[in-house]
Amino acid sequence: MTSVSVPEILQRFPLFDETLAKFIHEKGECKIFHVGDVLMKPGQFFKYAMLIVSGRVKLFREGEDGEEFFMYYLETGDACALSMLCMARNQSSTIAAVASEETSVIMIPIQYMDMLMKNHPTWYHFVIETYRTRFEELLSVVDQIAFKNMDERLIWYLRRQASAFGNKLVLTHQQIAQDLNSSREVISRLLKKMEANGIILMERNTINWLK
Amino acid sequence: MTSVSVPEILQRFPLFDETLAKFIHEKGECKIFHVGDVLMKPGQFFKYAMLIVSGRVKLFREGEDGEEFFMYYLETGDACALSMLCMARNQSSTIAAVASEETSVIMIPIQYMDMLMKNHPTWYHFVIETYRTRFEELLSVVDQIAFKNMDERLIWYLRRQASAFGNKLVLTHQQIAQDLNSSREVISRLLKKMEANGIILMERNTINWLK
DNA sequence: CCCTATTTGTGATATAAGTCACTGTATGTT
DNA sequence: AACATACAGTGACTTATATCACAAATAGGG
Repeated sequence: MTSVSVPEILQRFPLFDETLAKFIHEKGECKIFHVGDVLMKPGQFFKYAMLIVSGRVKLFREGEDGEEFFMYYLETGDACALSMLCMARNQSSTIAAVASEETSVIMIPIQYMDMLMKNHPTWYHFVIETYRTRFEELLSVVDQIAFKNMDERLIWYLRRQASAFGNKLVLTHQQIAQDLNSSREVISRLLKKMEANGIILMERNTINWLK
Repeated sequence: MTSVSVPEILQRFPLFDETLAKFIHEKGECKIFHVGDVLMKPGQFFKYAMLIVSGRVKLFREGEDGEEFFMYYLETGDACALSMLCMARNQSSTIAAVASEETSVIMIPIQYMDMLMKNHPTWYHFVIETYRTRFEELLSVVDQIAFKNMDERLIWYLRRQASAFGNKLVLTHQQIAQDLNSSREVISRLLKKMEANGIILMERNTINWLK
């Protein structure tokens, strides 16, 4: 079981103070996930709070018959809000998390949560900030699906992908359709329009975001 | 400026301890909102954390050109998660809250938040629980609009209304359409099907939820 | 280089939902 | 009773999206 060094913890999580970093260094287990590895899946109980040291994790909701719906990415310095709301709770449908890059994660056993909150103000601020960020992100997701058509949602989606992975997006139309819970043909047609409008440039397996 | 008594605070918010209740009794301002009064609106800054002592508040998202989208109700014992994530933050589009009954609210000035979190474990547990609940509620909302058709969403909506207000729902089709960001005709037609299926019984201005 | 699997393009059609235009039906007011 | 107003019902039509059935293009392995 490797462990992340105190300086690296402080670098990745600037809100933490030294004693907190030391504690996490001591008690946190570091785990590496490879592309496609599952960090969480619906119906699972939490045993750890998860902090992302490096890499990227894709969070998505699963529908009753296997549909998917992309929500957001967690990246360096983020934490999984749900893993912190842990408290067991076994909801039939919850969230799935899959590594979309090689990702290293600090796993802090649940049993320390209350103590951390009580004794480490910087931890508590970090947790609050985590909730706030995720909450706002979720609200944006609601806005998109409640008020926007697929063309606008697609643009929003690609913009977010580009800000995570850069302007050269390695994605098939099929994958995009899956993330938006739409169908490939619809996405293909909308992409063609976007290309005609000079927003993107398509190649096989990749979309170049021009903007 | 009236104030809520310590026993009543303890009764409405069972997670609180006595000293916390006393503090809130001292520093919290009690305010009454009448039906239709606006508690929060998009673009507004927060000066208080809001605790619902009695009544009911409707939270909804507003679209760019005035569309609405119902999210959830806050009722006795709930708190407004957003008012607690306050931290200023002026997002262009945020959430709106309107009293749907006569509602009494304890308003706790922001300046006490950090102290409460640090010194009152029962407050901190309450806040975490508030986040968790709202987060899950939001996830359910996402599920509905991401994966379900209007007929299923309508049923879900009516079920939630019924569990808040009882089985006799005083609602026009127009209001429902607004909450679901749909149109009256669509809702009317779906309701007729539901009535044919024996799920509801319609009268003018009211829908009787049979179940 | 050929073969195959994957990805993408495209027309035809189906379905859900939104819009328009109008009618009918209660309800309350003067 | 006559009227105005809000609410509800309904057919015709439009639009967005989904689905189906292919064809074409591309990449990679043997």
